[in-house]
Amino acid sequence: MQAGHFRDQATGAGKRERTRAALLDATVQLIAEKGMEAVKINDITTAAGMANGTFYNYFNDKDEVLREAAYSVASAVSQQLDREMKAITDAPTRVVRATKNFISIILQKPEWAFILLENKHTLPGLRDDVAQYLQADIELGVAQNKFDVTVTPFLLQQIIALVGAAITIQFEAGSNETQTHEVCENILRLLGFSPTKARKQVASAIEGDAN
Amino acid sequence: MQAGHFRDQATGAGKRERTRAALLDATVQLIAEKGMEAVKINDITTAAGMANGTFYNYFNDKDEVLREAAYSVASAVSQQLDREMKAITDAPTRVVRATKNFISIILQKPEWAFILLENKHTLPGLRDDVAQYLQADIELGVAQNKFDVTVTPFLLQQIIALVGAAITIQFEAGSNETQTHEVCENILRLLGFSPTKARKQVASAIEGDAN
Amino acid sequence: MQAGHFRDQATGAGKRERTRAALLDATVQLIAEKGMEAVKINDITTAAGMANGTFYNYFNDKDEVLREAAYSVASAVSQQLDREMKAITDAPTRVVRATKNFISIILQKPEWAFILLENKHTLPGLRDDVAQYLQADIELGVAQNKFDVTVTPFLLQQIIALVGAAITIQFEAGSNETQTHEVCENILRLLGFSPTKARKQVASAIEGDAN
Amino acid sequence: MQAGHFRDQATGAGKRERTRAALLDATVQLIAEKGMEAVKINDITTAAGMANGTFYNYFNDKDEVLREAAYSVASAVSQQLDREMKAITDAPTRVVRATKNFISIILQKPEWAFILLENKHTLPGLRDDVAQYLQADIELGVAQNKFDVTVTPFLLQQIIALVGAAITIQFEAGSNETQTHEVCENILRLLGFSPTKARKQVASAIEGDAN
DNA sequence: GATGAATGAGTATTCATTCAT
DNA sequence: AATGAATGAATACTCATTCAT
Repeated sequence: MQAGHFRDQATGAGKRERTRAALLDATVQLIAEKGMEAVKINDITTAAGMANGTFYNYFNDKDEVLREAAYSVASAVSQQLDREMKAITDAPTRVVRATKNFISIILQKPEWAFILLENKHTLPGLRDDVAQYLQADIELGVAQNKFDVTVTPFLLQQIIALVGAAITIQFEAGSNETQTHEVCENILRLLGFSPTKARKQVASAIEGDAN
Repeated sequence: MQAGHFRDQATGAGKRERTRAALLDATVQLIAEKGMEAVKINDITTAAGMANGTFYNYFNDKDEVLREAAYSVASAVSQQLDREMKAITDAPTRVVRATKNFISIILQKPEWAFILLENKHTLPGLRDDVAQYLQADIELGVAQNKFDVTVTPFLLQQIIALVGAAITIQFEAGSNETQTHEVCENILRLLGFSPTKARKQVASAIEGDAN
Repeated sequence: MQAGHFRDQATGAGKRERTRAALLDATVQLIAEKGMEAVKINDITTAAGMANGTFYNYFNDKDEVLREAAYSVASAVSQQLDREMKAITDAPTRVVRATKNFISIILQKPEWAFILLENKHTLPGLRDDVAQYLQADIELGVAQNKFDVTVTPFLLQQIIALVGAAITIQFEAGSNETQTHEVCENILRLLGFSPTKARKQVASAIEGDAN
Repeated sequence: MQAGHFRDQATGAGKRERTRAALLDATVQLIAEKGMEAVKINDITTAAGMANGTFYNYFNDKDEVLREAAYSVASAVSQQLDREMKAITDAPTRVVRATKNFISIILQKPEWAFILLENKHTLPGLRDDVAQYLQADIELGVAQNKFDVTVTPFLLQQIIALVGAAITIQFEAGSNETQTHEVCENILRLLGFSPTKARKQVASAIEGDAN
């Protein structure tokens, strides 16, 4: 029986919740190690230290764990991001900080990165959550006269694609602060900033960040 | 026995070539319908109108067809794109036209779209081909003093991500000329164009296009 | 569900052991009927009265059962032989008795005979076990000044070949006590006995045997 | 198209014979390389330089080639042995020389060794041929008052087993003249010779041999 | 006779899921 | 609730054999 994010969350909860959390942790871990389609029920239960039959007392089928694992990760990321963004009001700063924090959160938990990347297409919930979040910030920036764009779902997806590509590359080639700054600049360019202004904005936005 | 791109190419060739082409066509079709990992050898041979064993007279194993199917599609797209880009010398125009043509070629053959999207990560050849192509055009633009960027692999992947996202969306929601124009503008913004100049450049580049 | 040597051994053991034993019994039986290479997993499970997939809860692959079946038989024979040879100290008597008992054990379980004969070349363990056993007895005889030979691996294999041929013939044409006596005499001749002494020695050695 | 024993034999014969011989040669070669059960029709025709369908113009099925290949080898060995034994009249000398020559012929064509050893059990013809040959020599020796045995099929098989074991060992561990002498001595011991006489007899029999 | 494309029955192996204990 | 043995449908791959050209 190993430690794990969800299991830690469930400490103190009933036994049922703890067992369930252990299965989810095992699932997340295995997805990170071998990819979604290579995860077997037996691997999950073995990793969680129980008999294979036990699995079906907690999930109806394999799809269900996979979906819940992905959802849990997404919502954990989302909560952490919320916490770190509360006090910021300037839209460009919000966009830059959110991007930087998002990338950093994900790269610190490689097993989360994998799930999120694998599910970009599959998991509509995640994509939409992120999009809503982003949409609010961009609309704010438009209202503040900082961004020269029309806010469309298409635009949001374009920006998400930039972030996704950056994560993929850093996930494969290792974390890289310069690249993180570049995505931020690129996003600002997409939003209408000139190269020079984008660079300055990124610099100042990051200056004020503890991370 | 159905028609199909590769089978058409092989008309007149020997029987061996024709059968092989039929298997490839069936494979491409099935990938488009159900995704790579859901393709079964039996499906392929059934779709191609032959016995299951015949498959193995032409391919060593499942991986081999999948790889060849992806490769064939990529190279068909690449050839068509080359043909259409020959005479253009202005870098921004090249970038816009290539983007537009690429999207249009792929959306005309939805079964190709799927393969290309599924293999973005898997098929290193394709991604690198596209990247090289793009790199040449961007370096040209830098030399022509049109783009304000440093050319890095990271930048290329960012641009490819924009195009990939656009294709994905149009593949799901239907072809959309406005969105195609927007990707082009976004790419130019990334390359240092102001919103206004980007819009004008796209308009003029596309004006001269027959498609 | 049939009786069988290993299943009998496993009576009273856990269910897991009993199922495993049933699979081994079925395997041994099938090898005897059709030879090693003709044994199919489906035959084994059907003969053992279970579903095909059950096999893989107990063995990793076909090779593993075949190897274990052969090994189990060899070790069963070996144990039985040990039990029957304990008290004998005179080397020529040991050689004669061991030969006779070995042949008799094997011919009483025809399914064992087949496995042992088929694996003479494949199963190095068995051949070496028998050889070591034999070597000890022959060296004893040399020390007792009863045998006129130099003990070499080659000599041991020659003697084993005599026993193997005798078993093969009796396996095909039926058990035959005269032939068993003849092999024993032949072995003694190989070890330097004259025809007359060999005959007497065999007669006296066998006289004292209960079997 | 390669050279090969049977193909050489068939030089000058009709085309049909030559093609057939080429297939047999290929078969023998492949058996030697990978064992009987691993030989595939496609391998045979490829090795013989023809299309797979051609095979069935010459043989009814796979078993037929395998059988004929084994038979051809056996009869080639037999012919060569006959040639070398003609002039010898003393029975013990015949036995020793035949054994030595047999072993030497087989070890010189490793591909033949393999076939002969693999078919010891399967190919009744071969075993019986050798047995008849041997029987004649031993009966001669009994008539010459040189051997102290009763001639039975069982005895013949015992002797053949000794030779077979010697070939197997030398095939695996390399040709070894001492071991060849030892088999000969062992055979003479079986036939009633004392250790000393056996040794002398072998020495004198081999002295007169060109090989 | 020669060819080689096509065939399809046969087999090992995997794994989600069920269910009696 | 937990267990873990049993299940069997699903699937890739092999290869002797056939037969139209």
